[in-house]
Amino acid sequence: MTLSPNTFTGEYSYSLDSKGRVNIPARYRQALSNDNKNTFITTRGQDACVWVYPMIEWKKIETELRKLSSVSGTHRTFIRQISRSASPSTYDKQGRIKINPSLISYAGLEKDVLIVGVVNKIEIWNPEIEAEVYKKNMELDPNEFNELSTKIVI
Amino acid sequence: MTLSPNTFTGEYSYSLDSKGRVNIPARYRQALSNDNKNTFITTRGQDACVWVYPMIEWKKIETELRKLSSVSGTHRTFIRQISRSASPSTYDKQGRIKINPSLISYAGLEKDVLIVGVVNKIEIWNPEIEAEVYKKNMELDPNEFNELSTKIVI
DNA sequence: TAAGATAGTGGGTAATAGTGGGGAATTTTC
DNA sequence: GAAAATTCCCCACTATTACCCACTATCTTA
Repeated sequence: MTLSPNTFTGEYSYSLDSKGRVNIPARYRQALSNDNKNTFITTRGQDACVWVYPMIEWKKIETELRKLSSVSGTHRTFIRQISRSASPSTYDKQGRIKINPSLISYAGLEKDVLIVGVVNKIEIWNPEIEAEVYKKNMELDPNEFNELSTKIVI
Repeated sequence: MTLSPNTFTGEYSYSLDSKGRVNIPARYRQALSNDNKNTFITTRGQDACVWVYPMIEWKKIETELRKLSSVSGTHRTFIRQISRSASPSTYDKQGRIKINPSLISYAGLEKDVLIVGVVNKIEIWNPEIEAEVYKKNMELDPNEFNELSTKIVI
């Protein structure tokens, strides 16, 4: 059962093969709306991971990019960083997309990868790095977390 | 007899089978409104238990998460932690949903489980753990309940 | 209280999903 | 223009999942 279109939740342990391919979980592919034409955009995450956007979600970001003059310098840098390394990838009959060598090294990916659905996009992690990042973040902002929880989780 | 739709009360002792399935009590299934399409979302509880939301209740959370910006590191971590453990499950002809292995280990579930209706969602507990948590909470916060009485009348 | 209906539990099987690798087509390089 | 390298598409194997059927216990009703 799929929830809203182009929305991804849950996590999976998959593998990156010798040709630089990873499977996109079947559930995520089923959640894709048709206008995505089976295509994702891979790019650098803000954390040490690969971000994978459905094509039409990415297009929204491009639209944001065009409005750049009105937003802050931080936002410009943010969007530029993820935009410059973005490249499209259509999945094959087995449901796999190709990850660029440069993204693989940026995210430190090895054979075992962790795939995490973060609502509007998908993240691909080296599981060890993710665990470290998680630990560090929890130490930094425990209060902000609690605050967000009380507002959002029902 | 059902009260309000998507509202769950009462507790049940059920079992988790070797395939990771638990039955959702018939009364709870009957309380589900049709737009849930027989689907629940399982996720990590704030306590050591599994939270089970009717699909439409979860969508409210999802909508809130979409409003958070990926520019903020804390927000990213928050979204990731909520989203990663959430996965939809439509119940089968026998009324059972599937619980992920990671959730089973998080909540320490074994064969006998305690199912508790907590108004807008359902909790699945290892009965022993629930008893401990209950005991500890009563010892720690005897006044907490008094405070609540100023907020809610029963 | 007996009989039918409903609810919960267990397990088998067909279908689907994930992984690895071969070979044709295309692009790049010398 | 030919050889090398890369990319893309397809096939095959294996593991997992989801669906279905059957049995037992409990509840309901006559």
